[in-house]
Amino acid sequence: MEYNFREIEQKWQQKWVEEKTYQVAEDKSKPKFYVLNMFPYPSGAGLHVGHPLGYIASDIYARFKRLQGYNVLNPMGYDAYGLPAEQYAIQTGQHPEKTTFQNIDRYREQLDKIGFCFDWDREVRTCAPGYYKWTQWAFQKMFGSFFSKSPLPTSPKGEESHAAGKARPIEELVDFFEQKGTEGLEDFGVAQTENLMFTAEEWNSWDEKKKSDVLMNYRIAFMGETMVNWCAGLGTVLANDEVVDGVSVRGGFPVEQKKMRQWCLRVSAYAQRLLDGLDTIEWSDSIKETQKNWIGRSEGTEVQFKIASPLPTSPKGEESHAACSSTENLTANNPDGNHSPLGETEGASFTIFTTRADTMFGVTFMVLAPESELVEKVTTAEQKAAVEEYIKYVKGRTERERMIDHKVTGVFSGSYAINPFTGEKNPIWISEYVLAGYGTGAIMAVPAHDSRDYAFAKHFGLPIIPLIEGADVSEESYDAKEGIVCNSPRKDVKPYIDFSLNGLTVKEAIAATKKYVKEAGIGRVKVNYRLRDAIFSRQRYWGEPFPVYYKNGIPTMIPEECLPIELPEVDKFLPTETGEPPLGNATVWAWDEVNKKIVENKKIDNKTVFPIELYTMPGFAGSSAYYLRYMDPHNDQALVSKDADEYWQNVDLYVGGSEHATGHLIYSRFWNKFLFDLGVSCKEEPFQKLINQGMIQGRSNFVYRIKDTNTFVTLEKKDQYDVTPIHVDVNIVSADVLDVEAFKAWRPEYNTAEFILNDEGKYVCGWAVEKMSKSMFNVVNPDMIVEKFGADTLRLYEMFLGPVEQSKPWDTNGIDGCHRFLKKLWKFMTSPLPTSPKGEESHAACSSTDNQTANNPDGNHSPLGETVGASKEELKALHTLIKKETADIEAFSYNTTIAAFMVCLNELTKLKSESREVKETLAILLAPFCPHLAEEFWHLLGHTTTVCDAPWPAFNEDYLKEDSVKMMVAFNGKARFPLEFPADVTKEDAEKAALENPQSAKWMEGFTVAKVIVVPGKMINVVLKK
RNA sequence: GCGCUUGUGGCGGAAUUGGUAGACGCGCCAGACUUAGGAUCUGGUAUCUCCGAUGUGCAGGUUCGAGUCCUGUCAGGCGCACCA
Repeated sequence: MEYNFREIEQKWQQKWVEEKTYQVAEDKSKPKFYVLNMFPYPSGAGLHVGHPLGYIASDIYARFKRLQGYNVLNPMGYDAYGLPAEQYAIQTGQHPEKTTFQNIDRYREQLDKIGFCFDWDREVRTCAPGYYKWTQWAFQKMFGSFFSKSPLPTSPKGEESHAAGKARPIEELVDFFEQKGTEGLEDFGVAQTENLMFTAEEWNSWDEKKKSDVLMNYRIAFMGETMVNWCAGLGTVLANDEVVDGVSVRGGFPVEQKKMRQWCLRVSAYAQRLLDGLDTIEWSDSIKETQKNWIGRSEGTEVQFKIASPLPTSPKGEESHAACSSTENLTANNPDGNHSPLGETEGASFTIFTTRADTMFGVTFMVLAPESELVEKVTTAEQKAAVEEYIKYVKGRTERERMIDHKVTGVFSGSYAINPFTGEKNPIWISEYVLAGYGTGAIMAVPAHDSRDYAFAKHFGLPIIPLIEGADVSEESYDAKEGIVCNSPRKDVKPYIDFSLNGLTVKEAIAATKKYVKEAGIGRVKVNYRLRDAIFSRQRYWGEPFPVYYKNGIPTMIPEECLPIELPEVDKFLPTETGEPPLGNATVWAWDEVNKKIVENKKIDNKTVFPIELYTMPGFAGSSAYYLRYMDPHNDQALVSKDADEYWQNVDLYVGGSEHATGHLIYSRFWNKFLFDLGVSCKEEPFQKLINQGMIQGRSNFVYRIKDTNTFVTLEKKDQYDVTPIHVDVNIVSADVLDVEAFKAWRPEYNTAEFILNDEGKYVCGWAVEKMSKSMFNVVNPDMIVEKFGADTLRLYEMFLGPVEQSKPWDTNGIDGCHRFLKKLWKFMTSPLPTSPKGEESHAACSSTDNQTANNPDGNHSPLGETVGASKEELKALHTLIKKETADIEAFSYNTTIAAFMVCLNELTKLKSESREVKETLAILLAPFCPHLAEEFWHLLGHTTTVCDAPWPAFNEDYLKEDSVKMMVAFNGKARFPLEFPADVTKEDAEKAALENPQSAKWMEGFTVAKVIVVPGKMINVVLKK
């Protein structure tokens, strides 16, 4: 009987569908386990061998957990909205839904061939109205919420407040404004875009529009005017993680900074909780570090500096310098001082953020970001032209240019700021090296201890004052945060204030300065985060529409009971002629407030019928809470029912690529924390354990064309010519040798090309390991492997390749080894062959063999030889595997599990094992890796139920116990020869035996024994001395 | 520049708390069976000056003993990158 994988796999895949083997329901009698894969974007290229790697790894774990008695949820779905389908639609006119569904069908077909235990009844598609209803719903909830560290006086009493703050209904904030305006609001740590100030009277006097605008400053989902990444090539804005090296990740179009009105999510409000949560989850250090980096918490100090020069509106520029001296009466301790030179009393100072408060005495200049609103205020008349020219230069530089060359540029504003610690007037410069979006958009420059300030000071000839004992700043700045502070204040200068940091360590000096700044009322301790609010709107068609209409300019939520608001039909997917997003092409896209339905645009009267939002949501919207939806995918009353959420809790094991570290994995954590605050999700972190599967790289092949000719040279000779490498399809190269005719057929433009072959008459290709992608022509399709070797071999091989988390090149060389193993296993499990002519009858034999014993090797063997009890050796081999596999699957060390399986099989084959116990156990142990074959074995052993529900074999230590142990005898740590001992040998006996052994004499000659170290069961090390 | 991570045969990779380095597989070599072999089976396979010595990127250290721990250093991969 041959191992006919095609027949077996087809049979079981069909059976699993028929018997709904993988359907799962809440079952309170069993512990739950939730396994999740990052759902795929169904691209037109289909799956390649890299995709299933993570799916197989999680499938094995899911099956293993099920065998251990868990109720396992292992769902799958599609991240179906996205740019490629839309770009394709623009080019071909095909509706993106059509191509998306085609791609989904293709994916499904490919996935089905690999034998995953997905519960397809729970499939979700982000583009399905029943799904995105809840995306829209969550957005509306965010719109209706604000975030504060502690409850407002207007919040309901007795609520449990999260240490780092939580989302609360916006109505609480409105009540607060009605009573107090913004007075005292800062005490509650309300997350906001800008620090607005208004009174209750002002608030109450404002109209709806104004109130709406003000509330946008606080809402978690809000409309904001922000600098966005505008991608003209795609006609849309992009999130930071969708832009790499100044170009779009999708399509590679240039991206520029532009100020636009966009929907945003106040992710920054959750910065601290996103950071804190990392300590509670089992993710790799590298992903946690990446997220910490992205969140970018930095604890520092905000310090106010007063501006010491007249405003540019002062009549004569010439006088501005003279004015400097007249401001010396403004001291740090005199906030009520006469501000007259500055015209207005407000705005006469500005705030900077620093983490190096200890360096206050080394400030020699100040720098503002070019985009800072302060620039206008501090620019003097005489510097106006220079500043304007500089701003123009900065605006002309793209994000990319700024990223690539960090050249030192800047311009003097003409104004000075008074250092509150030294009283010195520090010139205020404007430079692109200071970012508007971080801190306050203004810094104090300490060139001695900051390399960027140092470069700037050197370039513009500004003074550099070292503040740390022994720091040599003649060549470069001393950035380290360690050492003893000096020059603070300088000994030769009369102190300006009664404050000194000299002699303190940097750490102490920072603390002392913070204390002083607070007490003197010139600043405060501040924590800044790099994490920015997420831009949440896109000017595209193929995304979730916003459930928002514009009531006389006020963004208004469509009532919750009317959701979902379905994506309208359009006749083209491009922006309209007036530059509106594609939804501007829709003719039925207006909200009838009275009848609560979507109506034709022409009915818009701005009385009861209003225009609907034309933006759509970004890709991460639909992927942020999908894991909750899988728990209860058909519920149309709630995102997830309380029951389902409480049963499934959160994902126990999440498997996916590390490329989502700063995108999806931040957004979904944020989204889930918000839903947690709402009480929708009972767990604050969505993904308890995260495994990042490595990338399977492809082996790209190249041919070498001599430049400006139509001649190709083989690899060996390529260095003799000036050649251009050209990628070659992986399918027309075998063992590095190109099929020249196939190449010509593949690339007709080279039909007449000449190929210079090597001495053996072959064309040898060059190769490199690269990411698997269509454009490299190195994509290996899993279907081909399944066709040739079967899904079980593919599964086994992908796991045998190496640790799951490690990237590795795809190489088909080893696949034979895995296939061979399964064939050997087949032979072992199905031998001895049936004595009865018909295979069908063999099953009956199972029950009729009870009378046969282990001591009856001559017994009548039924197909799977279940007549014989297992011998001691067999049980030892088997239980070694049970132990190893159980521990290794838990540790995701699948490659070593497979190795152990191979060892066990070799052992059992040698022992000619025919025991039913052994074979049944092997079938179960095989089930996570090769489910088809395991089912077949299970079935051949006479079982009628699925192997998925078999009990995981219990490991019995007794079978591993040996009567004797082998111990290595070593001299000075060098192993020399092994000795056998009874298992219970004492240290003394072992030592004695080792020293007395004749072999030892050779090694001990000329030495005396200094001591002997006996490691029980392992080794006897004799330490020798001359 | 900062952070994370990885360096072991011809190749992919194994090595609980430090305790026989190279499991398992590929490849290669030899043999068996064959009309045949890209089938199957058996044996071998780190290196060298081969009764011995040397070997886990490199240089030190701790230890009776180091792939494993410590210090420094080099190289590759990934992430962040003017974040004050």
